[in-house]
Amino acid sequence: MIPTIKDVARKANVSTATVSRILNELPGYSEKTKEKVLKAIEELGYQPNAIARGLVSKRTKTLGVLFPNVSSIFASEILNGIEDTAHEQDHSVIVCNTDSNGVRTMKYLQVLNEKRVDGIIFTSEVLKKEYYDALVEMNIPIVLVSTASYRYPLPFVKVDDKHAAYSATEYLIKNGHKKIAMISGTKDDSIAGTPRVEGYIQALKDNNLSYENRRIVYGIDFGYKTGVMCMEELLKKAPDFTAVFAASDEIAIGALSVAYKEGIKVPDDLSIIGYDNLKVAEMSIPPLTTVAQPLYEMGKIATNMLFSMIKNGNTAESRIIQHRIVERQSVKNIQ
Amino acid sequence: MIPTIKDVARKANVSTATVSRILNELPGYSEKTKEKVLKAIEELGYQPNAIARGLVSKRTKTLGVLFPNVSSIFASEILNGIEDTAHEQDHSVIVCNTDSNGVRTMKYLQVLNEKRVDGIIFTSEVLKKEYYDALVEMNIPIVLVSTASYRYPLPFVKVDDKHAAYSATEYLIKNGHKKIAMISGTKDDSIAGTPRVEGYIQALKDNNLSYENRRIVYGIDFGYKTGVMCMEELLKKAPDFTAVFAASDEIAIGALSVAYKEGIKVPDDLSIIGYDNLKVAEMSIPPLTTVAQPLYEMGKIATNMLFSMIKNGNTAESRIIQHRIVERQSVKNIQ
DNA sequence: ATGAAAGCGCTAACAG
DNA sequence: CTGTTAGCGCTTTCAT
Repeated sequence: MIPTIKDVARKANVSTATVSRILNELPGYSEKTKEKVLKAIEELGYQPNAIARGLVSKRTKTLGVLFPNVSSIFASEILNGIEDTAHEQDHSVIVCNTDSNGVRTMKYLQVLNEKRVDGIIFTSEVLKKEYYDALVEMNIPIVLVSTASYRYPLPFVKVDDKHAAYSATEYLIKNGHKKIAMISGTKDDSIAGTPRVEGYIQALKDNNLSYENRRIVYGIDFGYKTGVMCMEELLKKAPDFTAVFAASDEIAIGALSVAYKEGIKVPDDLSIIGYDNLKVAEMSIPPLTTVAQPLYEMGKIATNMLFSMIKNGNTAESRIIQHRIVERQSVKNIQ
Repeated sequence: MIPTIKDVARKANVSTATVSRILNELPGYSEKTKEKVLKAIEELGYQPNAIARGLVSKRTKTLGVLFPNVSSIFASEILNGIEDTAHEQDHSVIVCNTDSNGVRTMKYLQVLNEKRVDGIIFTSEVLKKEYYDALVEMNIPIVLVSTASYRYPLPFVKVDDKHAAYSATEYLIKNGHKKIAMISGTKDDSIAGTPRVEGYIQALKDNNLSYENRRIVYGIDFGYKTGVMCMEELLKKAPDFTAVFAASDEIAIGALSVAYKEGIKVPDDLSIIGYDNLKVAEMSIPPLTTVAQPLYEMGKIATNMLFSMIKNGNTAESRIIQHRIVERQSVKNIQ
């Protein structure tokens, strides 16, 4: 059988309390007994039962993380940052793949509550009222990543999407482009959808370029296929553009493929700028110029915020993370 | 405060035992009391404490999964399959990012043991003796994914790497290629390294093509940069090949980039076949022909195996998963 | 059909 | 410095 603290105590001729003290580095024992106990632990191959510990201490040293899609490159970079930071602090992370499904999300929230995780990181999705209510009910720290809520007071970690889109568009303008199209992702996404479109329009206006409705096209998500379809649509609808701002790298790469197939040379005939700076951005042909969100970093920051909330019981300040343009080879200066 | 089973019992005027029975759908209560109890649960917003449950039942309904690198596209597709299946069966998954680091891996194994997970999935890495020993010590079901061990009797789920490499090479040969180079990943990897090289060599031999040492080059991993470096090396060392078999899609894409930069047209001047069939394979320019490993599927299969082991207490049969060639546009028939 | 009570393995007063 | 003991929230005999 698996040895318990009792077995250790018996073997070392001390009480379980003493073993517990030694295990938790609490004061109250001599070097001598410590050695005795450590020896017993060693010999028995004893490992404390974290479940029992969790029951009494009410701290499970585990975090819950929700993603709409764990297998997206986007999510996995954030996860990497979260996991690394959690591990540094001796915590585990339970991943939840919500599939952007309300029922499934609620189910996960319930499970995380039942498993008494110490904190939750909610990523990349609009926070619905029912999620918020469930979250509040749980009464544990929450941090939002790559999403935010202006209705509910939860701390978030994200870039300023409008600003980042503005920067991307402006970058194109500075490179001499005047006819700039945009491929947006989901149309009514209040986090990654509308703000980026607004940033794009704002940049055009501020530079006295006319904004034309036909130059912007919407997809159903932020994936590669959306990029392909939207690019085709754009080419059909309004082919007179010299640059396109894609709302994600995957969209940009989809657009790139279409351009390639149509014999349009990037960046000679057409410039493309992406959004995210995923690892694939540097792997594309040509390497993609894009506005970078430091995803790994964002995961780290959010997790550290969560830990500070867990420790101090306070709430953390939201963090707007700086984006930056990563210049590669998909944009040409045409002036 | 968070309501406990006691609160429910009190409110419903029954014992905690009865509440427990109802919660667990065990026999022994009338419809009437069931309703009373359900009502109390509802009103209190009671959610059972999985930690307390785990302590007595010795089942935590959580699985541990170890990856050398969670943020790789490769890993995240497997994770997706695992998570989906676990969720179907009402289990959670704790992800561990070992970084291919022995110390870190051992640490995770310890944590998973302390947290009393019900089973473990170990992926993509050679199983060292110390891991195996720790695993055995834990006395819980284990399944290996995308790796295997011939020294230790653990069930695995993987494709036949040698066979898959053979198929890829043969595909090139059938398309008229005679001078075929190979970019391998890690040299001494007994799982994803050597077997693929062997498959490549075997295919050449079986087709009476000479195997030339200079046509095979090794990297330090299976990543994009390795692809870039190895392709450059290959071009320098032995430029007289018409096709290359890359040991991973990322390597293939790295090779593709170099070809592009050097003005070598794929597939007109050079054919490239990859390995894995990651999502990026269809996003590349041109879309990459590759040998597919059904990663999501493998994650699912492994998880189901794990569940069957957990339930029946037996061990499962290892599964060799069929690979297949996915024809896209990076290979040209030149005969 | 239902309840009382004994733990699961651990921590945390409290006493000494 | 060390031990005793009362839980943490639940499941599970064993009675009734």
